[in-house]
Amino acid sequence: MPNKKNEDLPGKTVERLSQYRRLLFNSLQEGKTNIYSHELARLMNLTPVQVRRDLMLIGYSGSQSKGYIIKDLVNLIGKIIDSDTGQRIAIVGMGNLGRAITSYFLGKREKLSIVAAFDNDPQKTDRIIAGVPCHHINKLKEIVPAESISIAVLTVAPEATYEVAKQLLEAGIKGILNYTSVPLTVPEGVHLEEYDIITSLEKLAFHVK
Amino acid sequence: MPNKKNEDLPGKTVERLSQYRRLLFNSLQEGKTNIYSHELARLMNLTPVQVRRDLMLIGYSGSQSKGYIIKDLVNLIGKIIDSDTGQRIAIVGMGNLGRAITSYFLGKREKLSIVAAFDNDPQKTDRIIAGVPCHHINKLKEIVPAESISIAVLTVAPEATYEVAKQLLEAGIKGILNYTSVPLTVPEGVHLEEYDIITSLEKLAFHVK
DNA sequence: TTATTATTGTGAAAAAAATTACAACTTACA
DNA sequence: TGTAAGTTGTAATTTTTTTCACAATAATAA
Ligand SMILES: NC(=O)c1ccc[n+]([C@@H]2O[C@H](COP(=O)([O-])OP(=O)(O)OC[C@H]3O[C@@H](n4cnc5c(N)ncnc54)[C@H](O)[C@@H]3O)[C@@H](O)[C@H]2O)c1
Ligand SMILES: NC(=O)c1ccc[n+]([C@@H]2O[C@H](COP(=O)([O-])OP(=O)(O)OC[C@H]3O[C@@H](n4cnc5c(N)ncnc54)[C@H](O)[C@@H]3O)[C@@H](O)[C@H]2O)c1
Repeated sequence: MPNKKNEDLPGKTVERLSQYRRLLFNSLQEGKTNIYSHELARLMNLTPVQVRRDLMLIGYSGSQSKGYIIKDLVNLIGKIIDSDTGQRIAIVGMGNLGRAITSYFLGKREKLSIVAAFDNDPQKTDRIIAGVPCHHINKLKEIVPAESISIAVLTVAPEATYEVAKQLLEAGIKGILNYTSVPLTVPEGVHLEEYDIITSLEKLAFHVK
Repeated sequence: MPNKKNEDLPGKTVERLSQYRRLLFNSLQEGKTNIYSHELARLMNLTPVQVRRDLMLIGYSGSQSKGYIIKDLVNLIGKIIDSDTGQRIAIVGMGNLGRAITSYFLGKREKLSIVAAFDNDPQKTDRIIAGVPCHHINKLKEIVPAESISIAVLTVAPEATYEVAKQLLEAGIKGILNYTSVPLTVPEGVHLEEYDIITSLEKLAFHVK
């Protein structure tokens, strides 16, 4: 098997693969079938060499005349970053942000699906919101394993973060994407990703200054 | 003047400074006055050396006995990443995401303020939403210079992205934080930051797999 | 046929970022 | 007093990421 080990792909490359695929989808829909490294680079705001290097790392080869075949490349990226069986996601905290994320994400990825939401507000529970069934938070430990949910997006009120994260870990969650701006630590084997718009804005403001 | 040149701070350090400050605020509110590098490191999920290294780069010194004085450190970080005069921000596209961001951000930072929003839906314009006046998009070119807005957060519908970005650039914007997942390119001198939750989720999914 | 141009793939170098190793200091207390 | 424990600051090293430089190949046109 001539495939590269995917585990040792540089972290940055993994991030970019996701973005390549998004842009390649667009190009496909515009009717393009092939793309050159410099075209993809321009869309991504990076250099053609970096594109070629990333594709080299995943073992994909293009041709000097036609560049890369978009469909093949999309498929290969899928093989690498998607799991075969697909992964199931829960939104925890169905407020403004939770709803915005859910309706944005809906149906965008074949192998990733938001299958449940949780909240503690009775107004929001036991009904379908933004296309996803919203359960009471006290059913979390039951539903997460039952629905084979491996990833949680955390968008609860800040003061609930710690308690809810604890429950998620006890329920056997494998990855948490934390938007609450309350710092978390997770045990070995669980993956954590955090994002705060204020960090992005302050970084931007620093450079604009 | 013994101050370090701020321009040559590593990009990653700038990002972390913003996060340090957020966590230090929390600690202050809990009544702490001093903090050790290993405590801050734990909150940030990184190593104590890296914390010390970052603080070294901004020229801050602690003491072996008490660690760092939180108040002083917060002030120094402010001196470095905030602009003296403050910077003014517009939200462009007051939908789910625009509102979520606006209400989250409100009043969180002294030197960064969201002073205007824009939309093209008459239901949303000429009134105050989430504490911010929302104008019709066709007033953008007039209001951006009049209000000295230097940074825009782009949360319009995807199909409007390109046109709206063009108007922002013509209005003299200096930084764009783009959430639309439609790729943008900006001229020299304008700063661009992009974020897509799907990239975060796919990265997480890859590691969880 | 033979230059010319445009492209990919990749080794090697450079740059950026993180980690290691440890000197220097401070406090506590035996 | 002396020593053990705990801390900061930083030089040196290692690791990761990006960029440079160029060989190899294909298409095109003189
Ligand atoms: N990282 C970012 O860039 C960013 C941006 C906006 C908001 N936020 C944060 O995201 C979170 C959500 O923001 P929002 O604007 O949607 O707020 P929101 O108040 O609209 O939503 C919070 C939701 O959490 C629910 N909740 C509260 N306690 C709960 C509990 N114990 N168990 C289950 N659900 C519970 C509430 O019922 C509500 O539906 C907040 O913590 C906010 O600070 C982060
Ligand atoms: N990056 C991410 O993680 C992420 C997450 C969620 C949504 N999104 C994207 O962010 C954007 C907003 O998402 P949303 O859920 O708030 O959608 P939404 O439909 O609720 O909001 C879009 C807003 O843009 C306004 N708009 C449309 N055309 C406009 C124009 N020409 N000028 C001014 N305003 C205009 C609409 O009136 C609406 O208020 C979308 O592009 C969506 O794809 C990105």
